[in-house]
Amino acid sequence: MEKNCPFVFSSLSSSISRKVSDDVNGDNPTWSLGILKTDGIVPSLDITSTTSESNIGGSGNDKVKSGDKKKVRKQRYAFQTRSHVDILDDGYRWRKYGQKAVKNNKYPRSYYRCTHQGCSVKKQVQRLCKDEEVVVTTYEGMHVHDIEKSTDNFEHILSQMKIYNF
DNA sequence: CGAGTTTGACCAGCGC
DNA sequence: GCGCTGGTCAAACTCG
Repeated sequence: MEKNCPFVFSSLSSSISRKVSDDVNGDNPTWSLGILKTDGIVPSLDITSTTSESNIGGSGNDKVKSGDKKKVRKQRYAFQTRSHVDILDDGYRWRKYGQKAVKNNKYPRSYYRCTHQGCSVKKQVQRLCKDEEVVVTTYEGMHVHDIEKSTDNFEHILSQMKIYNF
């Protein structure tokens, strides 16, 4: 599994292995979480009436420079979390670089990039319109550095993590 | 003042 | 070809 989710497990395996006993107080969200898909396509997500690839993964492909017609799809990993907050505090530092309204969804989709130099990991965060507590976080790429801060919050997430292996 | 956010513009892919 | 949509850029803005 780790090799399927290197973006998180490579750097957080230590967090997983650590004993997590902290309570989640009122300031912290309660997470219920699962990995939905590991190949960048999340067909089971019913975020909008549109389906599969054009949905959570967007067009799915990276921007291809002119002249290169080949679509190279990076692996993407979608998390479905149940939380009152949008931002999953995973210990990395993220810079928001865009936000778009999504068709058939009253909640916008936010785009984040890892701010670590040389790290091009991106993530998208979107809340379901059907269930306002459900937040879908889609990671793209792999971190090339260690986690920048370990958070009790995310450790709690990991402790509750349910992994759906597709 | 630096880091991060907001937001409108721009571009490319896709379906009709 | 055209319009729609997703994804990104970048300038302006905010905040600590």
